[in-house]
Order: sequence, then C-alpha cells, then structure tokens
Amino acid sequence: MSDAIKVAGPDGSPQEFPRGVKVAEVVRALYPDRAEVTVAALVDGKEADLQVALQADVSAFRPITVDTPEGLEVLRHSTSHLMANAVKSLFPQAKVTIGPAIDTGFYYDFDVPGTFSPEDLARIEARMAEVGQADLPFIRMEWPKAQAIAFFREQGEHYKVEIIEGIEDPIVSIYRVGDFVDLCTGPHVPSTSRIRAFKLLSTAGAYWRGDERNPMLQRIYGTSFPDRASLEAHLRRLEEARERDHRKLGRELDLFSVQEDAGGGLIFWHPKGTRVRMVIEELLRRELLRAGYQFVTTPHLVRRDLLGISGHLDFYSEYMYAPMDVEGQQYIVKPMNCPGHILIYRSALRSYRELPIRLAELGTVYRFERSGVLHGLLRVRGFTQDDAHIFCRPEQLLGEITQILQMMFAVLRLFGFDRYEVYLSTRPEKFVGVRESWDQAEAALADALKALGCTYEVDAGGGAFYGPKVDLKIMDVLDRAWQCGTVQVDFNFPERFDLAYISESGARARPIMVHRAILGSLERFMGVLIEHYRGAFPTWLAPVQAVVLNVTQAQEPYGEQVYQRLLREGVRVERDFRNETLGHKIRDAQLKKVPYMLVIGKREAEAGGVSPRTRAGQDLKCMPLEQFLDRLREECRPCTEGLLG
RNA sequence: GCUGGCGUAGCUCAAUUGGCAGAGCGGCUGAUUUGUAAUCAGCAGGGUGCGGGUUCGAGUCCCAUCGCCAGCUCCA
Repeated sequence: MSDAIKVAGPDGSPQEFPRGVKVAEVVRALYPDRAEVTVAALVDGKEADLQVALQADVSAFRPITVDTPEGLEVLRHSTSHLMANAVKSLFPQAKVTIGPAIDTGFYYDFDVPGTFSPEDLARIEARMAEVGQADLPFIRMEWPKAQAIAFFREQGEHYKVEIIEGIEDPIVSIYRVGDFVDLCTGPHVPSTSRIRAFKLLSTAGAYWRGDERNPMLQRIYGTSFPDRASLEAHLRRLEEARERDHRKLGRELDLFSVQEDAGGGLIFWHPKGTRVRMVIEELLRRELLRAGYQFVTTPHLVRRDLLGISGHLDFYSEYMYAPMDVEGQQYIVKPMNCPGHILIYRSALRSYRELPIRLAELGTVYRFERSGVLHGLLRVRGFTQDDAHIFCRPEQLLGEITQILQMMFAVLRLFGFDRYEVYLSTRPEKFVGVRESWDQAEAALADALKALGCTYEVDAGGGAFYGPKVDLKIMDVLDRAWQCGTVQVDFNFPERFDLAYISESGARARPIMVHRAILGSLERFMGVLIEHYRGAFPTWLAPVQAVVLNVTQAQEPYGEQVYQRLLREGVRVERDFRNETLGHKIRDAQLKKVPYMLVIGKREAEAGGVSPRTRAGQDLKCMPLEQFLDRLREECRPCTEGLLG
C-alpha cells in the first residue's frame, strides 16, 4: 500500500497527496485562491469537513465555499450549533432538539420551561460572540448508535435519543463544539472563528416534529453571513420588507381595511383600493373578451349536493363553511367557481363546432382558513379569482394552453414582473383518467412552455389526482416568490358531470376541461402589487393619477375648471384647495404617492396651463393642459392598448 | 386551532413602585394668501378592546374573553 493517494484536481487530472492528507490541505494546494472562503468540500459526491483525513483516491473533489448556497448552509448550520452551545451554557436545563439551516438563516428548537425574552436573546448572542472569539474547533466523531443513545440519555436529552432511535445506520456522527455535543450529519466550518456575522432575530413556538399534538418547543430564529456587510444588507432588506408591508401601506394609502366587526380575513376595499382593482378588472375583461372568452356570472350560494357531484365534499370539505338550511335543503357558500361553470356548459347540448368554450368569471369564493394563518390580503377567507374554465376537444388542448400562457406572461410583464418560476407538475401515483390522456396533456403543457421559450422545473408526480398542471410563481423586487397563475388540465370533472359534445361523426364525445387563473386571487395579487411598487403605483394603475394644487385661493376657480376637465377626460384626479401653503400640499400629495401634482398659480391661470410636478420631484414647468393629457395618455398606453396585439 | 407577544384619540406613540389619561400628526374654526416635502393660533376628540375581580384608588396587578402580530412548511 502506497503512502500516496490521488485526488482529482480542478481540471480532473489526478494530483498526488500523502495518504491521510486533510481536506483543508488539499483545498489549499488545488484551490489556493478559494481556500479563504471554503468551509467544507464535496469529496466523491459526499460532503466532508475540512479536517477529514483522506485515506483513498478521490475521483471528484470540489471545495464548498460560503459564496454558494450550500456553503452558506454549512455556515448557518454551524451558527445554529454555536447558538445551541450558548443556550446550553446559559440555560443548562434546556433540552435541545433540532437546529437546521433554512433559506434565510437558521433556527434551533429548545425545550425550556419558560420562553426566551428579547433580553435572553441578547445574552445568548453575546455568549455566542465570546465563544466565537475563543475559536473552538468543530470536532466530528462517529459513535455506534448504542453509545450515542446512552450518552444522550445520560444527558437527559430525550429528544436526541428519540431521533437516534429512528436512524437506521448503526453508526451516527456527532459534533462537539466546546462543551456542546450534538448529533449531526455535518459538515461544519472548522472552527467558531469562521462564524463572523450573525444575528438572532426572533423567537416562536414550534411543535416537536411540527405536530400540534406534540409538546410546544421554543424556537430561536437567526441568520448568519460570511461577513458583516452581507449581514447588514440582509437586515436592511428585512427592514425594507417591513416598510413595504401591504397592510401598513393599505392603511396609509387608504386602499382597504379588515374590520373587527365584520370578521377576520374579509376585505373591505375602500374607494382608492377599488379604483386600482377596477383598472385591473377592466383590463382583464377586455383582454379576455379579445381572446374569445365569454363572461358568466354564477351564484354565491348553491345546493350542497352540487359539491357532492364534483367530489369537493370528499377532498375539500375542510375549506368549506358549514352548510345552511334553506327550506329543508342544505346550501353552502361556494368555495370555487368550477361547478357553476360546468352547469352552464351542461345547460345545452354542445357541438364540436362550438368548442372551445371559454367561460370566465371574476368569481368571489369563500374558504375557511384557520384564524392563525390569515395575513392581510395574502391569506384571506373571501376572495375573487380571475377564474376561467375551458372546455375543448383533445386536439385543441395545445392551442388553448399556449394562448393561456401567452396571456399570463403578457399580463405579468405589464405589471412589472419580469422574473418568474414555472413548475410543471406531472402524474401522481394515484390519478383518474387514462394514461394516454395524461401523457398527451403533459406533453401539451410542456410543448406550450417550450414554444414560448420558457424554462421550467418539472415536479414529477406533483400533479393533482385529476390532471397535470403548470404553476407560475412571480418574483417581486425583493426576490420573494408568490404563487399566482395556474393552468390545470382536468380529466375528472368531465367524467363526474358526464360532460359531452357531439363530435364530427355524430357520436358523443368527452371534452377536456382546463381550469386557469392568471392573477389567481385579486386580493393576493393586489397585496403583492402594493409591496412590489411600495405603494407607488405606476400612473396607469394609480388610484389618484393627478392632484390639482392651487397656490392661493385666487386660483381656486381656475383650478376647479382644470379639475372638471380632467375628470371628464377620465383622469383619476383629485383637488386640494385647502388654505395651506403649496409646500404643505405637495408634501401631502407626495406622501400619498400621487404620480402628478398640478401646480396652479397666477402664471398658470393666466397662461391657461398647469405646472406638473412628478412624484420623483421633477418640475415639468408650465404647459398647456392638452400637453399634460397627452403625457398621461402615453403613460397609460400599456393598459389601454391591449396586450396581445 | 395551538404557543408567545401586543391591544391607550382616526393614525403613530407617551403615562415613575398602582396615585389627576397625555403628545405629535390628522380633523374643525380663525388669522394668514402662501410658487414645489409640514405658516401660526385656538377648539373638539377617550367607558385605555370587551367582561369580571383585587385595592381607598387599576391604563398599570389577577381571571376570563375578543382581536391583532409572529411562528407552528424547512427535520440529526
């Protein structure tokens, strides 16, 4: 046995190292410029700590650096151990459970008698900093299960014992940092000095193993970054998100409210919010009509039996409100629009010549959500879907899906969402319909996406039992993803409702049904929009597009003329003729994020013009009213012109 | 729903160990006639979420209840 081993270098060529060489030394030799940011390595596909001694040839070797998501995860996971170390030393009675890295940081769940106060968090953070300074190494050990169980049982760490008992491997890995010993797969950073920029953010209750029947643990959330600057950037982003909170902006801009007297999760759209909503609704109506959709209106209350035919009672009842008794019949408030649309389809014998039939409705539905999950406009109990159901022949499916996706992308671009994540969910293990139909539908979805040059991820087996689907998540300016549009092929309802059309040959045939929504819920979409624009809607969407401001009361009559003229032109205009200084009125309009402030003083009145000031603070100087109107019309073109040419 | 935190004027927030419920903004009235992010003065506005209790005395302490906020999905 030779004393040398071969490790694949950056170009794949084998490099010689002494047997037992540490991963860290290999990194230093092969990737000298990245050694500083390396926290672990991928050795033949397995993550390894830097202090692991290599005993055999390695055919694939790659450092894991903190500037990658996996490296960041290692750093954060190590930070959670550092935090657990600090908690155990300050609260010796605390029992540790799990402490993984998450997308934005890490958490660790503890079983402690009380709760952690903000002061406790500060103490823990201070202790973490001390331990970090001490530069304690993370030491990996491998113990037989029995030894690990005995050790943790002796420590009274029964959650750990429970975890280990569930592990199949006879050997478990253990990490020690200072006095703190934890069961962990690793890898970890080599020592605590690598943990340089972290912050504990919040505490929360969390059930052991996420099950509400289990004891409630105390969770501490924190985050960790390779350097101070990234941490601070992250904290600024959190602050930014708070500033953009649609609930705060909704109140400040008087867009909507939720009323305690009416109940949670039920939205009251105020005049300003309704104006924005109307712009969106009118745009959708116009575009859908142009695309060959027909609008329908269906009742909010239907017999409960209808939901029995659709099968909703079986798989959706937890979201439905209790039925009400109407002259001995059970009625329910509709949780979805599809059954109503199906009844309209079924109200006549359909010919293949009529298909596709595209029925659209801005349909308001009510779904039960547990009180704790309600959140502003983003999670509500009553909402309006931009819903539509398409009934088509199999050979029309690809065309229909393509049209839907085209419209979806066009609409989202219009609202300033240029980035999205697209998921294609395919046949699950349990499904209805025949395999060939599924294959055809999945192919149609995939082909349509490809034809549009859209990159997507496949969620294999992630489709609903009734059909495959494409989901769209939009990314807002803060890189947050929001579920919006969806296209779902449905083989189930046509069967259950026995839908049919008469084919070319005169035979009865089964149509394919497609459910689709572009924005999803108007409530949720507006919540996302408010945050996306920070309440400063572009002119075409703004609830108030312009406000007329007089310099002195002498200009009030002229200001009124301007106001009336703009109103007649369809401009969403307001006037502020209060007895205040111009500066004051500008400030107020600015805080309301109105795109244009029309200053009217002596000069403007004499010239018969207006001096617009933009929300950005630019003075456009005195211009004729017509010129201002042209400018407004130009800015509203994206919404007035039509999306698909 | 569960765990924790928080509920004071329309909004944002004060109120010492239990000791007279306050301010700013907003609103109203008046003065001022204002040129690109807050003119000045005065006035009104409150069973401190709701219901009990302890106390000479409760915004403050206790119990119950309603609502809001965060988390409860990330799994050694």
